[in-house]
Amino acid sequence: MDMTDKPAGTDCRGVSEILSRVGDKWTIQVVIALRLGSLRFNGIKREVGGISQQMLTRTLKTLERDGMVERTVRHTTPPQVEYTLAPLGHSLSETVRHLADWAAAHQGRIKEHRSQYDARQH
Amino acid sequence: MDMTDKPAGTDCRGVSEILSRVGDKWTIQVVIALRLGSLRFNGIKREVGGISQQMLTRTLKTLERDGMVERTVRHTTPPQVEYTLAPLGHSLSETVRHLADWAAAHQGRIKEHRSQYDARQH
DNA sequence: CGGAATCCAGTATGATACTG
DNA sequence: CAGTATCATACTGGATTCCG
Repeated sequence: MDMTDKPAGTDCRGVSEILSRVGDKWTIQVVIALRLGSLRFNGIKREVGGISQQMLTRTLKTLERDGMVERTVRHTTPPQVEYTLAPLGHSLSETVRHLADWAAAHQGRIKEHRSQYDARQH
Repeated sequence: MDMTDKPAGTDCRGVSEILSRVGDKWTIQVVIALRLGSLRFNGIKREVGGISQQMLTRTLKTLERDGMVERTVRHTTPPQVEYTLAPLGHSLSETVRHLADWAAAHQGRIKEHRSQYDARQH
């Protein structure tokens, strides 16, 4: 065993894969939409706003596959499909919130830097 | 004033822009490479491994523009350009580390979920 | 050495139409 | 309602070449 400073099974590729998930355009917004309770497909679509049907389908499928979201089908007519944030998804949303707080707190300074940089016409 | 729960200047687009930066393929790896000290262009390239010249150039330029990294040119022959993590960049790296820790801690469970999901041939 | 410029492939995303 | 299928397009990232 030479992995003295990392828990067994830790894989950098897996970690950066999750980071890229966080950075994708819709995943986090969908997770946030589900934080306060279950929603159905078009409910999420309304809540997120701007997302296409296809991207919502894909995003939800990925989230379900990863165990972040649970999908429940009611065989009524018309059918109803309910999406609920699983514990893993809640946990992720809490962690991401810290990052979002950081971003909110520092975006002013970042925009300042950009203005200065652009003013110098690099 | 109706913005009772947000600091002035907070903008969701700015926040998700930063999240997408975190999720991009190279930004975080470059920041991590610089955490322990300054490095020159090809030093970062060696440290990160797998990054192309162009992507490193682009990534560094963006990081510099945002005030995460400082760039110092020494007009020697051949020229030397040193990159240093600015306080803002250090701050970001600390925040991202929490997310990386979460990812490392939960990727086992996520992989499990995926296997189960795929086994059911959805 | 530290880039800039160009070209190109793969993927992410969007719009639209159709289905059970 | 909750998707699937198809096409079009934009953006990301990689390879290569050239420059001060």
